[in-house]
Amino acid sequence: MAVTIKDVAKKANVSPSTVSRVIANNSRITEETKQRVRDVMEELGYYPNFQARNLVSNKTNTIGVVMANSATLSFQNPFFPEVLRGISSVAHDNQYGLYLTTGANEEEVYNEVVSMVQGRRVDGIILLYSRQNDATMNYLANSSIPFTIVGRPFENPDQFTYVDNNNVDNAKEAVHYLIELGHERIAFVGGGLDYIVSQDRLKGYQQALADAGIPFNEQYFINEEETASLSRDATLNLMNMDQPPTAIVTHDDLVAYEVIRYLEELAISVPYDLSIVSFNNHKISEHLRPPLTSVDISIYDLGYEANRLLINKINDPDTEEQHVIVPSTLIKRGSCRQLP
Amino acid sequence: MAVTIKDVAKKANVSPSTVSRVIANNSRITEETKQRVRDVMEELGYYPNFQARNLVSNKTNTIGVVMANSATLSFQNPFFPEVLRGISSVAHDNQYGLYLTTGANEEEVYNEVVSMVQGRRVDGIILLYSRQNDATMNYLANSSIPFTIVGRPFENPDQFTYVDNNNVDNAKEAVHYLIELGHERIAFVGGGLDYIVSQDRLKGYQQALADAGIPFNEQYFINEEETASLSRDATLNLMNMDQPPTAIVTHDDLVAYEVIRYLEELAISVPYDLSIVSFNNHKISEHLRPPLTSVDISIYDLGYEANRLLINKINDPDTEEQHVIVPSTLIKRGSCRQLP
DNA sequence: CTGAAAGCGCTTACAG
DNA sequence: CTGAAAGCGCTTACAG
Repeated sequence: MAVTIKDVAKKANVSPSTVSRVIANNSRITEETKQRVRDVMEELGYYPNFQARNLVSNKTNTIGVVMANSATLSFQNPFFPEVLRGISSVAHDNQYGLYLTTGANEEEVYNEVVSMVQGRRVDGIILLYSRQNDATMNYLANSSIPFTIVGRPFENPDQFTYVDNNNVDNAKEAVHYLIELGHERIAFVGGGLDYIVSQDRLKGYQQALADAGIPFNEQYFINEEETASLSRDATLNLMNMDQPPTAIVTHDDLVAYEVIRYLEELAISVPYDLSIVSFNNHKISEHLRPPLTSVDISIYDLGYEANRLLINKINDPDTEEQHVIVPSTLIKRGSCRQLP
Repeated sequence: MAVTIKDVAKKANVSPSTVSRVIANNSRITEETKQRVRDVMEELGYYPNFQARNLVSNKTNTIGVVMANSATLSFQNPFFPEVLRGISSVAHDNQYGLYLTTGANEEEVYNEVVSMVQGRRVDGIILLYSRQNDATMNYLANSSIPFTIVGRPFENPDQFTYVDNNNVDNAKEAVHYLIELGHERIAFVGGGLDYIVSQDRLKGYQQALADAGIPFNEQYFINEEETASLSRDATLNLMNMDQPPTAIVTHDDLVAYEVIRYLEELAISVPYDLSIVSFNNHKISEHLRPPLTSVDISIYDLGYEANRLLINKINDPDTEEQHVIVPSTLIKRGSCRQLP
């Protein structure tokens, strides 16, 4: 059996209560006693049993991290490790552990979240996505567990603590940039419209067009679902139009490079024949051909801030809901061209 | 307060013991009683408290996943999410949760692992790397907790349960392929030599050269540490040699594309002036220019098998140590050229 | 400043 | 087939 508090107590000639207080570094214990107990803990190789401690303190020092689902988006994309790195850093500094959902679809994730909340497995939750009519999020909103969202909630934002980019402005800036370069026929390949981030970017796209007096052409708008193979057909259809676009905005660098590849099959070259602006600025994108013009959304910071806000909330449940907007930057590289 | 087993017991007119047995689906309880208790559980929204259950059963149903460290390798690379996806799938099927280390360096990770093992936070551990003289691994080897390694252990492989590719053969095949294409001056840009995977690939590289009667030229061998900026200097030095290589083997697709980028600065074009074979076959590599010839190491399967073996070991601690070699495939694309 | 006691929410021999 | 009791390893009022 493992060394328990009792073993330490016996050997140090104190009561278990005292050992417990030494662990908690309670100020009412003499430095002398503390030292003696600590020596014994060291000698016996004592480590506190988390299960026991958690049970009585009703605290787990664990953060639950909820991904959309392991089968698709979250895992195919460098977004996930990078946001996790930000979360991880704050967790470690505050002595929290990380517990991940493993569900492969929406329903599995929902069940896991309910069970980890009700079963007191975690002290708080970070939801790595924001989606419309999401059962998991509705459950969390009605529970009393602290949670933060990476992404703007669909409604009642004042009632949630969340971290987000300004996706409307980001998309607007990207499209403005293309318009400045002389483009008017600008297509938009966005993610699934149940995600708020996709809705926001679509809105920014439309606003930028409106600002420039360019009518919104529905045929230029492609709502990419999570299937990986759609962008090929989408690309081909787009370029086969009577008035094909001269520029495309894509919602992720990986998608952009796929599109570029399909364009190549049509002998359309980026940036000479067509310009591309993307989102997420993956690390490798600066090294690839063409180097991608992409909006850097500070993924690490999204994770970092989400966990910082969450731990604040755990420590002080009465704190009001906070929103942090993480800055974004349009990184201009070689995938866009000024039209003559 | 949350609903406990006592609340359910009272309402269902049974003892807490009975409720506990219903949860465990103990066969000694009448179907009738079970149904009644279950109805009450549903009605009250009962969920078992994991902390309490874990404490008494000395089981957590949680797997600890240990990364090299969050600051470098593990997180910059698509390897991590993909191996996690494999782990996750098995975890979910077996009702296990996933607990991640958050340490940013070797020492932090070591302390976390000791604390999560001694503190009974996990039932078993997956070590996502294999390194020479690794304190964490030595600790695990001397503890009694079940663990599996992704990667071949440095010594006494029979005493460990692990999953690996045949990295010696993989490298040999990659180099053979280049030799077949007529290359003789073949450079090797490998990862840090404390990692067993790097050692194995170096060995395969050397064997392939030896098989073909090509002497090993130490200047063609670059041992890339984890700093991201090395490959630039490495590339430049390599190409400034009197006899620059005509082909390069790199240990990861991302590194390959960085190298390609630096070659471009020297007006050296792949595959026309220089051929490249890489490892890991990232999803996007088939779409990029040049499409990369790369060894697919079945990352998902590495994670899947590692967790499968681990859970076997947890369920049956006396099972003997097992080794699974996951198949690899050299995917030939456009980054290599036959020499005249 | 320290200890004895109660209790966190479960499980599991032991009785009956 | 079901219950009363003990106990998992801690923490924390309550005494002294």
